[in-house]
Formats: sequence, C-alpha cells, structure tokens
Amino acid sequence: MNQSEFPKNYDPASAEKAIYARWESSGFFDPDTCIAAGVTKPDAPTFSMIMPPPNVTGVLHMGHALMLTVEDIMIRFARMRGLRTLWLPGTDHAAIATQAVVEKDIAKKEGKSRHDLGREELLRRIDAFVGHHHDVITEQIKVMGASCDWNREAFTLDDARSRAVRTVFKRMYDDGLIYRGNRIVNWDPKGQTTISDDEIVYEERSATLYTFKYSKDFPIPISTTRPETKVGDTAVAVHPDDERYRAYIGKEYDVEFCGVPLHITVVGDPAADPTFGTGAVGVTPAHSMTDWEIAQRHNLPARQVINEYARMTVGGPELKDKKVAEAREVVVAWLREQSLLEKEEAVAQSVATAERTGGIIEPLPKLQWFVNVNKEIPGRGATLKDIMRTPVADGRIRIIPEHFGKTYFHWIDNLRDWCISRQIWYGHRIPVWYRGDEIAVGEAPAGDGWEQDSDTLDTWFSSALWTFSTLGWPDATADLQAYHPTAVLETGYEILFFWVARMILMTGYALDTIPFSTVYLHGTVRDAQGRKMSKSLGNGIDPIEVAAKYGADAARMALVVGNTPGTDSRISEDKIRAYKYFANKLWNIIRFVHTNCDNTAALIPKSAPEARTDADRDILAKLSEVTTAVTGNLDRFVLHEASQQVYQFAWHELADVYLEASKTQLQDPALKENTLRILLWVITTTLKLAHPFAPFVTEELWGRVTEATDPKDLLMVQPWPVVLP
RNA sequence: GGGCGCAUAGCUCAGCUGGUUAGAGCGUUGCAUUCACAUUGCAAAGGUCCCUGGUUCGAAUCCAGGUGCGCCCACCA
Repeated sequence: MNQSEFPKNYDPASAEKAIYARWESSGFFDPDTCIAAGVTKPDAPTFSMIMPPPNVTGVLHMGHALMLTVEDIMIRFARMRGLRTLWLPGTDHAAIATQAVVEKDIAKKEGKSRHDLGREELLRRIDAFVGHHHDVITEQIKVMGASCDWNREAFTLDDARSRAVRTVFKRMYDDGLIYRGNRIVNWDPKGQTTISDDEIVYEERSATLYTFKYSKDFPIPISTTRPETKVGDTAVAVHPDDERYRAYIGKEYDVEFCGVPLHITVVGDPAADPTFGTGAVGVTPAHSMTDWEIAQRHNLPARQVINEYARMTVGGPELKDKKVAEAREVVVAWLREQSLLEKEEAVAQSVATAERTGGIIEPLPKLQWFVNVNKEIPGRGATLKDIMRTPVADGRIRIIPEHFGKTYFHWIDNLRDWCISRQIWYGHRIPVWYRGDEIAVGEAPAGDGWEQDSDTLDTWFSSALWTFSTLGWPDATADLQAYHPTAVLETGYEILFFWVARMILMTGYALDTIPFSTVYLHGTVRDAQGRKMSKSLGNGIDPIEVAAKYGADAARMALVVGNTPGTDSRISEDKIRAYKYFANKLWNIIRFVHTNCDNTAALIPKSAPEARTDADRDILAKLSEVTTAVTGNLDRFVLHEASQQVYQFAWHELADVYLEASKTQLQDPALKENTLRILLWVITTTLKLAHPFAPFVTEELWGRVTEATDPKDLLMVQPWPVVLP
C-alpha cells in the first residue's frame, strides 16, 4: 500500500458517512439480521434499550449527542459481547411544545391564530412541520454514529402508539384510576391550556402584602398579595388553637367587599399559620389550590371570579372584565378609600409561570381528567404510588448514580393526582365520547350523535408507555416477549420525574413488571464557562458542526471522558480537538504497521502470540490489564473510566512505548515476524476496545488491517476481546 | 420551608467498599526531531485534597459541625 492510499492524517469528514452506510447496509443494527447471519446466537441473552425520543420541535443539541453517545457505547459493547442487542429509535410529538412553536410561527408569518385556522388545518400544518424535523433529526442521529435499529423506529403519536394509549386509558378508566373531576388546575391564560405541576417554573418577584378587613364590621383582618381575588372569598381560616380568633370559629358574616356581596364563614383549619401575617387567611376556593383543599374540608362553596383570560367576572363596571393586575389596583384603591387598609409590606414572592409560554399561572377550577395515584388498584392491593416506589426500593430497578433514588422517593411522597388533559389540539385526543348523559371510553362507539372530548392528553401519558408501546403492546408480540423489560434506560436527570417515574407507573400498571432494570442518568452539557447552552446566550455548540469539523468520534470521546453520571459537564472546542488528535493517533499507529508490513491481514494471529522480549511481555501484560479494566468498567457502566483507559493505553503504552521498542526489534530478522504478529494482535484488540467509544475511525482502520469486505467481518460485530485466566 | 449534591494542580475533572511517593486531559516551562503522527516525543514545574473536631495503626476517602457554591421540590396566604 503506498502513501497516497494511507495519508499521514486521518480525515473524519471523508470517512464517516461511508462507514455509517456500510453499517446500515449490513443490516446488523437489527438483531434479527445478526441472528440470520450467524453473528449472534439465536438463544443469546438480550440487551435492549429504547431511545428516549427527541422532541420533533427542534434539532439535536449537545445533550442529545451525549445521550446518543452513552447509549451507543452500551449497545456496541453488548453487541460485540454476543448479546441479542436491540436499540429502538424514535421521536416524540411533544404536544404543547410543538403546537406552541407552530402557532407562534403562523402568528408571525400570517398574523393568524389557531382559531382562525381551525383544528384540522392547524393539525395539517403541524404534521408538515413535524415531518421535516423528523427527517433532520434522524439524519443527525446517524451523524453521531448511533447503531440503532431503524426498521423498528417509532413515533409517540403514530397509529400503533395511539392504540396503546387508548388501551391503557380504557383499562385505567375501568379500574377507576382515571376520573374526571372539577378541580383547581394550573391554567395558563397565555397558552389557553392546563399544564401539569411539573411544567411550572417559579419566578422570584417582589410583591406587596396587603393587610386589611373586608369591611368595618368584620372582626378579623387578613393579609394577601392578591386583593382582587378576595371577591371570591367564602371563608376565613384561622388556626384552631389560635387564642386570638378561637371565639369566632363557626360564625358567619355577610359583607360587601368592593361592591361584591360576600358570605364569609370563619373556620378553624391547621393550614392557617398563626405566625404569618395576621394569622388569618381569606379563603378563595376557586383560585388557590390550598384554599380549595380548605374548602373541601369544611364543605365551603367555591365561587369563580376570574376567567380563562385572567379577567374578572364579578363586580361593577370598575371591576368586571378588568385584567387581574388592573383589578388589584381597583381593589386597593377602594380599600384606601374605605380606610380598611391596615398595612402594606414589600415581600418576595415566587410567581408560578408556564414553562413554555411564560404566562402567569391562574389557578382555576376546571373539569379535567386525572390519574388517581392514591387509589388501590382493583385486585392488586397497591396504589400507583406503590407501583412507582416498590421496584426502586427493593432494588429491581437500579438508579445510577444511586443518590437520585432519594430524590425519587421524596418526589413520590409529595405527589398528587396527575392532571392528564390538555386544552390543545395536537396530541392524543382523549378517547372519551359523550352523547347526552352517555359516555363511551376507549374506542369510538357506533351510532350517531356521539361527540369526542375535545381535549388531548399530556405528552407524558404516551411517553410513559414508551418501553412497551414501541415493542407492539397491547399485542403479545415476539419483540415484546424478547426485549421487555429493557436493560437500561439512559436519560437526563431532569426528566426523572416527568418521565422515568411515569414509565415505572405505567409499566407496573399495564404489564405488572418493570420497564427497565437500570436507569442511567446523565447530566447537563454546559459550555466552557459552565453556563447552560441556550439560543438566547448564543453559546451553544452544535454537535453536527462539531462532527463535521473534528469528527463524530472526537465529539463522542469529549462528551464521555471525565463525565460521571448525574453530574453536569463542560464541553469546549479545545476538548473536542484533543480527541480528534486521539483518532489521528490511532490512525498513525496503524499507518506505522502498514509501512513495515505489506500483508497485515495474513499475519493477524488467531490467539495471543508468544512474547520473546521484555517489551513484548510488557505490552501483552498491559493489554490484558486494560482489557480486563475496560470490560469491567463497561459492565458497571463506568464509561468515563473505561474511555480514559482505552485512551491511555493506546497512546501512552502502545504508541509511546511498544511502537518505539518495536522499531529496533523490526531491524532484527530473528524477531521481525513475531514482532509484527504482536503488533497486529495488540492493535486489533485495541481497535475492538476502542470501538464503542470511537466507532468510525476504528471501523475504518479495522478494514485497512484486515482487508476484509464481507459484512460479517465488520468490526462492529466482532467478538469482544476476552482475557484468558 | 423541605430535599439532594459539590468543594482535589493555573483551568476542567477522575479517585470504587479508608492502605506505598494523590492521578488524567488541557495549559505553562525546557529540550529533541529528515525516523507512523508537529494533530509529535522526552522531561520539568505546579496540590495544607475548603475549615474544625472525631473514629482508626492509618483519612482526600468514614462520622459530626462550620463555611462557600449549585440544583430540585413546595399549598410563603
């Protein structure tokens, strides 16, 4: 082989695309093909992972790149160890996020709202948007080298997943776990929809705490930051042991507050904190979660005074139809006028806002669908909370890093019923049909006059089914049988609650098993200064650009080396460049052997060759050591150690020490051939060890050393090196 | 208010169940180099392992307290 065929430096840009195409055309991403071709034994144990589906809202970022890298390392390792390995890819419809992006775009370009377009037209537009992003995303996944099975690709909103959603919904409804109820929900007036507790972002703001009485005759002053809601008060709550107010408990008063007649009952409730404000709470059941609960305990009526557009619905012309902020001023002015205002204090307040739209959340009573997490499941002797807690508590599900288990339990302990209905159009429509007083659940009923619930389901409802809906459930498919429960769920710690917990819930409920036995949580990828990457800061590093410039292998290594699970990491171009150099180092190790040997393929030993010099013995011993260490670390998911060990060995043992020693040994005719055998043995083993981390360059070099062209000779399906005892 | 985590070389971080002179990458400094690679090699400098106390033959590692950061949760009216 001459110089032009083996250039001095590795050029990832020209090699990677062709290598991925070879992998894909081999069909070995699909475990069925592996079995058919004989690279995997049909009775081999399985190793399966379902890819956390990226949102079709955007394109891939560094967080996705980290996810794909970690998962691909696990998958390639498993495949090379001879396991029946499945990595199933997919994308997520991300209901609220996607609809919000498309609506915003239409508003900007055409000045139209969703109501101008209508439900069908909006959905058509969203589908077009989603189709485009899906294609971009799948290309990007390939750029990163992900060896996932595209034959089994899934989408959270396709027909198969829809059927799974309807089936679970129906079953839960029949079990009384899904119910419709009038409850206080987090209403986002900007997005015109309900959102879950987890989609709320609290913002620290300064506010004024007003202390006043409803009227001159009312005996108890109250404090609030939201005087405008007081027109909806039906009670005042005081602590039952509070001496100051005990005498008033049970008394009822009629007052006129800012032109609105109120009927106030004084109740004793432990929720009232005697040390806060005046120790008495004005209870507004319709516009506060806490107050709603107080009202439930004392059978108090709820009176809605704010509508879906955050405007007042009661009072005279000075109040009615006003936005809440304006109404507040009106009420405060009235209080001053009436000399009812006793105190004004500046306080810090955390305001609930919607994660997606930034709108200030207005708690409202609404008819919504809920999942009851505290009800005993018929015939199971357990609640959904129990189902979430038990497998983690008893160790059937292992969370890495371990300490997230504590956070997980803490979250479950504080969990309330899950509101699953959303007032948006994009998503799984709630599978409930109404006709007068009749109700049908699950599938559309025959006959005329039925109308389907207009709401859609929370995205996480369908995501929660992901490990089994992707494998064909509710049918008892061969895939479901073979690959479920999956081996590992690898995802970011920020969605432990959103997603991981709910997968455990749904799988435990629907299949009476666990969705996965290991949860591997990765941290957030930050920039070199430790800031989160964001569009507004403009500090994002695009993984696709990086892959083009330095190679996907370099990006993968940079993301994994020194990055422990559950911990945020920093990435910079400097770090990525360092691993581009590593790929080049591997390249030149092989290049060196090529310049000294023109029949590498024929000389590759079948088993460990004999050592004749101290240098030989030393490198073979080191090779065994690193093989054992890397294998052990990959088995335990300690990727940051394993990747570093490969790097260290290839560069500082093989290249720096043995290659140098081999230069003199190659001059000795008595040693030359054996030295080449050892070199080839060590090199081929090293390529195998490095392959999960840097799949492209190792595959390329493997081809150059073995000169083999049969798909079965691809490095990706070679057996993992074994250390003989 | 409740919970979780972090503090180790100039920078970014490893360091498992406590055990020789505490490690890596990047950076810095010096030397080398027509020899696989300058995307190189060799070498060097650089650390009270945040503080205090405890357990121990022995602590970066375990325990308690403190200080400083960060994150998550929450019904602060």
